[in-house]
Amino acid sequence: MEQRLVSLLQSPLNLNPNQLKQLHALIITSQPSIFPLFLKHVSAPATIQYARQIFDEIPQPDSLFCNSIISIFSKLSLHQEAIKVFFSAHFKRTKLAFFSVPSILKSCASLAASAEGKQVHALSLIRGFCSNVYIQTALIDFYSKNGDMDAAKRVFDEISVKDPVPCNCLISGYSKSGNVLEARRVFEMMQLRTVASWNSMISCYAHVGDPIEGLRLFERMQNEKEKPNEMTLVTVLSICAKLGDLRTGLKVKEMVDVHDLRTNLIVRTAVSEMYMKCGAVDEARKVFDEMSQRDVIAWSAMIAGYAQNGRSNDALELFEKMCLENIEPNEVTLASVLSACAQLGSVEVGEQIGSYIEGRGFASGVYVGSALLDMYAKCGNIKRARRVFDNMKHRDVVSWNSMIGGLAINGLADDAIELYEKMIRDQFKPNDVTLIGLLTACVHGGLVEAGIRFFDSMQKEHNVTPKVEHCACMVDLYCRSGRLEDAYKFISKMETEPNVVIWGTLLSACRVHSNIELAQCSMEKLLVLEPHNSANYVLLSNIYADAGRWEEARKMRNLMRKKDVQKLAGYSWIELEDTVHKFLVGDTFHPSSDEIYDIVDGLSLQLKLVDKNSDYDLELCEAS
DNA sequence: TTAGGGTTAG
Repeated sequence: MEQRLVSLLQSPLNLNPNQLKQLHALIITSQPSIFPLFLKHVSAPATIQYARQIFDEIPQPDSLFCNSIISIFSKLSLHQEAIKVFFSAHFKRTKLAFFSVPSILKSCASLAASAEGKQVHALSLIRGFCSNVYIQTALIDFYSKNGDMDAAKRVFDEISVKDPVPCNCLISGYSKSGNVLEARRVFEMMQLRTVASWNSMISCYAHVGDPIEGLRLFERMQNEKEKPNEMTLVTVLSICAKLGDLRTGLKVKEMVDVHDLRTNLIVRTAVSEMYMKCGAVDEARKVFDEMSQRDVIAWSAMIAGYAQNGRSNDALELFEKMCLENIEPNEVTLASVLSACAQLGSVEVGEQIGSYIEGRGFASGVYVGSALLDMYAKCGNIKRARRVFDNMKHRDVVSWNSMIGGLAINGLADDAIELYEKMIRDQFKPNDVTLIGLLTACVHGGLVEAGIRFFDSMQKEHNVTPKVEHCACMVDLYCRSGRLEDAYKFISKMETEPNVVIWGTLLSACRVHSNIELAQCSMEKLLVLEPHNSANYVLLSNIYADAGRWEEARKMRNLMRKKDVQKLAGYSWIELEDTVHKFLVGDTFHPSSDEIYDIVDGLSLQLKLVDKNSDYDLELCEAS
């Protein structure tokens, strides 16, 4: 009987839970001495929970059994379970086994279980395991993932012979904590580098905001005859995407083809992404369409690319296709879809997707929440935007910016300012985008003094350097309230070079406020900056005409002709049930022209009657 | 030990 059982247990068994129980009972009742042999079978991934039950019942399990349970839990990413078993074994006075240490440290690293990991380190020291490179490497990894690079470095310094693996581990730790200098120091010190060393170092530069240095390193890697693998190429492709460097991107794509990595899903996604970010949207789509399999990341990347390139309709179409193929969208997908909806400003589509997202409870995350409230605000539903904002569990600077900007573009200047003040009280640091929203609010509300105050506080109080966009807001602010001289003074004192937006703003304000002198001055600049924009010539010509200075108006028209500037017609268009209707000012070609004008007249009458704020419920603004 | 996708403004 014993012999038969032993030989049975020595062969590979694939037992279902019932058979397992029967065998277990048989062994316990007839041959308890061969129980350890049985444990070997029970601690397999498929039967790990059963092993766990047995483990709980044994007063002092042997360390081999403990080790296999821990390593299986760890491999299955059931880190919490692995840690529980480890400490439970410790309290049952089972001695820590050498081979358990890397697994348990991996679990502690994954969960950022700092205290537990340190205890494992202490136990390893007591058992004298810490002079082993395997365990030292696991410790470096653990401390790195916990963000304690000093501890990681201390362990590293203890290693006598520096194999590539612990070095790579340390590089990747420095890389994740953004310490590119230390990472590079370790990298340069290595006698023998592996592909992983290069990859970690290159991706470090990619993430730390120095992609150019990443490319240089990639070049050096080739000079030193180190063969890149798919991870290298993916990283370098993402650098090219970031830089919008199509030339290098295409070279890397060639390497993908040469190394026959075309079928790798991640590589293909990276190639498609590279095209996308370099503006080659249709090439990206081609790569995407030719992929034999696509995961949610591939779909999301493509949808995001469409949204970022202003091709909202394509983004939404692709999203629909994705749903039809039963790929479950995640937060990343939805954030991009919302951005596409926001660009369209279509209330109908927006409400539909918005309800879908809120219904599934996706609205409280930072990315989706911000994108959702931005979309509602852009579609004019400011109440719903505010509700999303108030219900968000966590907010970051983008959430605040989206809400402040949303209130601003909906004409609710006071609410925008109030929210900004709350943002400051809540200790959030505003950035340049926040100030754009805030200044926009002042422009829409005609709040000149407030705008000046906020502009002055940018650098002084928040250490945000005004960009040309902020200056454009200020110029707009002065201009709209008729303070053209102040606008001009402001422009003269600007630290950045004024651009066409700024001079253009001043020029159009000059028509409204009949200021010929400043108009001429703006035009002088605009003739240099954008000599082919017909709008400027027409504007100045009209300013002269308004003042009865016909001769100069005519000269302007002649200058336009001389420079061969074409006047572009400003068409408006609207899409209704797959048909695009195009209109020119005053045109009467549309078959329903009369009705259309009736409705337009009605609308403008209504707009004049409606008080700008009456539709907004102020109670909702009470910050949560 | 190393790899791909996201929100705001202009």
